[in-house]
Amino acid sequence: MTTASNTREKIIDQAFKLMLQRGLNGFSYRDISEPLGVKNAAIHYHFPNKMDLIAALIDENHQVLKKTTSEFMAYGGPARPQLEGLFAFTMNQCQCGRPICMVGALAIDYDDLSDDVKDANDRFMKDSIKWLSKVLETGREREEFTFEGCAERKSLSILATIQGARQMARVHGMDILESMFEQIRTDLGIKD
Amino acid sequence: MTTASNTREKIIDQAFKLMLQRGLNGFSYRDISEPLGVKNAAIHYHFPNKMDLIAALIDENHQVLKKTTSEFMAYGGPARPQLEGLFAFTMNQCQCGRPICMVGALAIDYDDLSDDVKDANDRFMKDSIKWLSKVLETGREREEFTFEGCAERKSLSILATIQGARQMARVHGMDILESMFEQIRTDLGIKD
DNA sequence: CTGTATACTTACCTGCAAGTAAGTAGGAAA
DNA sequence: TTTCCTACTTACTTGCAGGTAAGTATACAG
Repeated sequence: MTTASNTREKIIDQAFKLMLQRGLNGFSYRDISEPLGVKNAAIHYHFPNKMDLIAALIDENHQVLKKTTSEFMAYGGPARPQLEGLFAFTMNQCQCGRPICMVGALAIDYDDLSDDVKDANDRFMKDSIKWLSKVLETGREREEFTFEGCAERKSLSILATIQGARQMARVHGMDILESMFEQIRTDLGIKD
Repeated sequence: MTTASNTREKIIDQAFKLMLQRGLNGFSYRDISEPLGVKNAAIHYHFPNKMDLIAALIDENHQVLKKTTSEFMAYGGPARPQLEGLFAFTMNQCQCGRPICMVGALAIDYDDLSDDVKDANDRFMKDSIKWLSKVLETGREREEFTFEGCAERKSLSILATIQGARQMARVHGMDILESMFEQIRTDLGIKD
């Protein structure tokens, strides 16, 4: 079959959504297979066990963000649009039914994760921190942002804030997300 | 039996720990009953179903934090020790095998929650925000802290940061927690 | 037109999760 | 001393979870 029966991609899409809505232990194979009109065994065919699936989801997540951040990067020099790109990406994810982020979803089930998955997650976080650190550093040099201390630490704290905010938004509504972005801007000395 | 067979409290203790390690869907009745040397049905006796248990856990969490914050309050005027109390409390929780916070644990399983549990969680968050807002406002008036914008928004962002940081700490080790506290201090203009 | 690889389905298995109903041990009250 | 209440245990039930083995439809290669 060279026919593009994109079942694999559909499974990843559906599982990705479920993962970011309910976490690793919050969904089952049935929750994936039923809406897709396939059988559970079809999932096992593509991903022998659940950890294989999760590993694929982390890769997917990594690639999506990489693609998106490379779009921010295309803006060129200014740091501000890149930061705004991160906010927009976050907001967009939440609006697309992905209220929590991958790192947050995995943190809770951390003990269950295979080493492969842990490593993939770790790489993803390191990549994110690296990217944001650079944005912040650039922004400070260009005098777009003002903040005290080390850029890496600051970037970690911003990522932590966004991660926490996404979870809080679930309880308090999405409005607080924009409010948190505004606070991050304020803390970076951005006035507009 | 007036004898203090504190099974109920033991169940809450164990479930509380499990909840903050693995989340709502990450532990079973067996994980509670086995280490306690009782049967699953003993849990059902005290908490007819899982939501009743969870509701009790939120109450427990609320009371623990209330007790702890009232101890901070006893410091009297200065805001700084109260903020430090929050940091110490967080650090202590993590060191006692409770890596993630209740709000974070529930956010992932939010769709599963009963209305009662959602309400309890909501009250808890509102209480926390109220307390921290007051601390921040006091601190700003006393010129212990400097920050721009509304105290409530700032308090929300600090709570979000701590929540996110606890989850990240799971991946990157507990050291980043102290580092995040330091960043929060820096962002509040605290130098020492 | 035969063989082989891909992408599944059918039909199963094991195990555990939550939950229930009925029984029981041991005070406390009458 | 019986009776009742509390705090359980024993012995189930139902249902779904993840996972497997064997069969099948289709395409393409030679």
